[in-house]
Amino acid sequence: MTRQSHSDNLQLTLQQFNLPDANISLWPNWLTEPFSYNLQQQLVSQLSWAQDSIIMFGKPVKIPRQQVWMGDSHCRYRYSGTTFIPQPWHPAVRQLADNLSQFLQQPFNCVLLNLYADGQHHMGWHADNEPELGHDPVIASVSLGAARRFELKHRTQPWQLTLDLPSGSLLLMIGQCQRHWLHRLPKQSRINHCRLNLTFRYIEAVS
DNA sequence: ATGTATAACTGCG
DNA sequence: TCGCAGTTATACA
Repeated sequence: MTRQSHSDNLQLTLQQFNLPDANISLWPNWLTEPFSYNLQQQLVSQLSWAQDSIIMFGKPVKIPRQQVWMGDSHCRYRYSGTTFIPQPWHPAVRQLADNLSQFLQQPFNCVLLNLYADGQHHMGWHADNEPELGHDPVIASVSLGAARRFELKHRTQPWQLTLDLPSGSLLLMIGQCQRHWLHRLPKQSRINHCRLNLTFRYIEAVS
């Protein structure tokens, strides 16, 4: 088993944040540290990481992180004018997706993997609101490696929430989170090792 | 058609 | 070190 359970004599704790228009859950120790470390090493070395460019205010800009888009073959993913075709499942990632689906009773058939080499790598304010994800998508985010700060802010109200995402943690965003809130992974200059994040999603196959 | 938002950067305080 | 303003042309509602 990859997940911690009572038999491991370690608590599987859950923190819940019932925000207006959003529901956030955090399991800080969803994976054991040895498992997280091994998985990170494996994925960093075995996947074809790319630092893609997006069109931002009319100009191509390299994103400040490396990415892999992975999942079932119908899961095309579009943002900023580019369509990404999924890479086939890596066995360890598929296993993780299956475990998550069972744990959360929720299907996942694709995942965006982001690799942040150090604290200079980051992601700006955004929502996971691509049309292919549906109206109120369930986003499950697994973190491996360096603990990073994660911030949420409401789109129209002065409400904000800051979380710490340690290695092996699972973050779940459900409800109207993507419609009414933005989130980001800010720069943290003092962090000098890498974090790998996997955000699992579900994209319906259309006829 | 027309309006709106933009997963990024830099330069300034 | 951090937050804010400006950027700019494309996409899509």
